[in-house]
Amino acid sequence: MLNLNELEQLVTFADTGTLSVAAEKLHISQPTITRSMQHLEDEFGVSLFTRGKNKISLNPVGIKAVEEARHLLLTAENMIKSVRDYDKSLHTISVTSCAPAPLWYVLPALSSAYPDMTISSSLKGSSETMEDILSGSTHLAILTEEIKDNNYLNIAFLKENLSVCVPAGHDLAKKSSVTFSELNGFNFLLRSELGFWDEMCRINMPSSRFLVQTNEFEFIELIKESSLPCFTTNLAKAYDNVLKDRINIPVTNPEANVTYFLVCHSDDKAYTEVINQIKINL
Amino acid sequence: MLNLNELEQLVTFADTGTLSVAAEKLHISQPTITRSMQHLEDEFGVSLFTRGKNKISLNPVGIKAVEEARHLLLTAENMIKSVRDYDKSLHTISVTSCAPAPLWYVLPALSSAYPDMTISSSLKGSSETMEDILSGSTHLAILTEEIKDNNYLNIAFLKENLSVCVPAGHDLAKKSSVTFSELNGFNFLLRSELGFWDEMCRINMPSSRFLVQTNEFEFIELIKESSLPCFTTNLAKAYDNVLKDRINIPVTNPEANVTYFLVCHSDDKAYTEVINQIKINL
DNA sequence: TGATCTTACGTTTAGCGTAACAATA
DNA sequence: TATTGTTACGCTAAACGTAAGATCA
Repeated sequence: MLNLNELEQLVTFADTGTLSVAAEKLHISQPTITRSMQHLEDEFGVSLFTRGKNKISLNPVGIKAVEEARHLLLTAENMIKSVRDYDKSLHTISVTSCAPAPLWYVLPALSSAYPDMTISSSLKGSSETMEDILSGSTHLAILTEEIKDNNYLNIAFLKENLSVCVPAGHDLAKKSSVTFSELNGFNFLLRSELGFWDEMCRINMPSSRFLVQTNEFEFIELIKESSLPCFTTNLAKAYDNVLKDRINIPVTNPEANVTYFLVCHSDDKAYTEVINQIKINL
Repeated sequence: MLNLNELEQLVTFADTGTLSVAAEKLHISQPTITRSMQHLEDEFGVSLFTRGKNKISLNPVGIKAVEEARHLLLTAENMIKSVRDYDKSLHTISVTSCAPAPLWYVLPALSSAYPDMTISSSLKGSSETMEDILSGSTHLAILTEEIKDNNYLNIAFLKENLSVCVPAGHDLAKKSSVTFSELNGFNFLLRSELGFWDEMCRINMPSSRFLVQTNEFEFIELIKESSLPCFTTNLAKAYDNVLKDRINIPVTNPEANVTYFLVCHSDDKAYTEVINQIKINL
C-alpha cells in the first residue's frame, strides 16, 4: 500500500531538484530517498524518473505523480485536521457575549458544571453575537434581547446599569443622574473589549470622543491622573477601588440599563439549568 | 505520518463491528489490529473508541474518522489509477477505424514501427470514429472521408470494393454487376463487427433482412450450407477459400467502393510516414 | 575535486504472530 | 465455554545510516 512518507519525499524531491538536497531538507540520509523513489516506482508499477549515471529527474509520468501526491498529502492533512477539529468541538462549549460582565458569571458557572469541557468565549457586538447563535457557530449567546423563536431558549439572568464617573470638581459632579444627551460632547476614557457598550456610546454620544485604552494599567493610571470622565456599572466591582475617589452618576436612558439574556438552541436545554442558578438583580 | 494500512483496518473494523472479524477479513492477526487502532489514536491525538473490558466500538469522533478515512483511501486509489493510466496513455497508440480491413494493414505497420508501444484499436461506426478523433480520445482514425481542417492530416492509403457473393444457381448469378436497389429485398448473411459497412447495408437495402453472425465458424458453415447471399470485398482474402464456389458480383454504387483515409492530429505527423508505406490500390 | 546518485553492508527498529490473560455473554 | 479485546514476548523483515563505488562537471 502507498506510503505517505515516500510521497512526501517525492514531492520534496520535485521541489528541490536533487535527492541530496531533499534528504537534507527532510533530515534523512540520501540513500533513504533513493530507495524510497525506487519503492514508489515499484508501488505504481511505472517508471517515474529518467536516470543518468549521477543524475535523476522526473519524467512526465513522475510529474503527474508529484501532482497527484501533493493532492493526496493535502487530503491527508485535512483529514487529520477535520478529525481533530471535530473532537475539539465535542469538548468545547463556546459562548459569544455582547458584553464582558456577563462572562464573569457565566464562564465560572459553566466551568464548574462541565469540568472536562473547554469553555471558549468571545466578545462581539450585538449583531455579530446574534449571528453567531443563529448560524450555529456558537453554543451560547449572551444578548440584551430575547430571540423570539421556538428553536431557541432565552433566560434573563443579569442586569447591568451604566454610570458615569467623574472627579469631585467636575461639571457633572453635582448631578444625581444624567442622560446621554447631557453627556454628549464630553470626552471619555474607555476600555477596549466592551462588546455592545462601545457601539452604544458612540451612537448615543456622537459629539464625544473616546480615548480607548487597551492596556489595563494605563487605563487605571489615566483615571487617577486625569479628570476625564469614564464609565462604570454595578457589575464592575474590580474598579471600585480605582474609582473610589470619583463620583458615580447613573445614566438614566433605557439603553444604559440592560437585562442580559442567555440564549441557546432548544436542544441544549441543559445549559439553561446552569445559568438559572446565577440570576442576579432580578 | 498517517498510515494507509491502518486506515484500511479502521474502515474494515467499522464495516465488520469487531476487531477479530476485521482481522480475519484482512488476513492479519487480531492483536495487530488492536495495536493499529491504538496507533491511530496516537496519530490523531484523539480518542476514537469507547472501550469495554472485552468490547470496543467507535465513538462519534471515530465515526467521523472512518468517514474521512474512506475518503482518503478512495483518493489514494484514484491517485494510483490516474498515474498508471497516464503512463499507459504514453505507451499506447490508439486507432479507431470505421471498418475492419484497414486495420489488417495499419496495425502491423504500427507495431513494427513502434515496437515498444501498445497498439489499441477499436472498430466503430463512421460518426463515432469521427467523434473519437475530433475529441482527442484516439490518436489515429480510419475514415472514408477526409477531415478538411488544418489541425488534421489525411492520407488516402487503401481502397475497398464491395461485391455480393451468391451460389451458382442464384437469381443474381448471371449479372456481371449489381446496385443496391437491385439487391434490396434479398436477405443476407452478415458478419458482425463490420464498422460502417453494417449501417451502410441497412440504409441502402432497407427491405432486406440481415442474419448477423458473431461466430466465425458458424458464419462459414452457413455460407457452405445455405444459398443465402453474402458480401465480400477485394481485401477479404481470408474468405477466398470459403467463397471459391460462389460467384462474385461487384456492387457499383459509389458508397460501395470506398477510399480509406488515415487521419491524425497534425502534431502527430510521424504516424503518416508509417502509413504512407502501405498505399494499396491507389 | 566536489557534487550526485546507486549499491553494499551492518545495525536498529518496528511490525507481526503466538501465546497468555481478563472479561463477557 | 466460546468469543472478544489487551498485553507480553520473541522473531523477522523492513527501514535506516554509514561507507564505498561510480560518474560527471
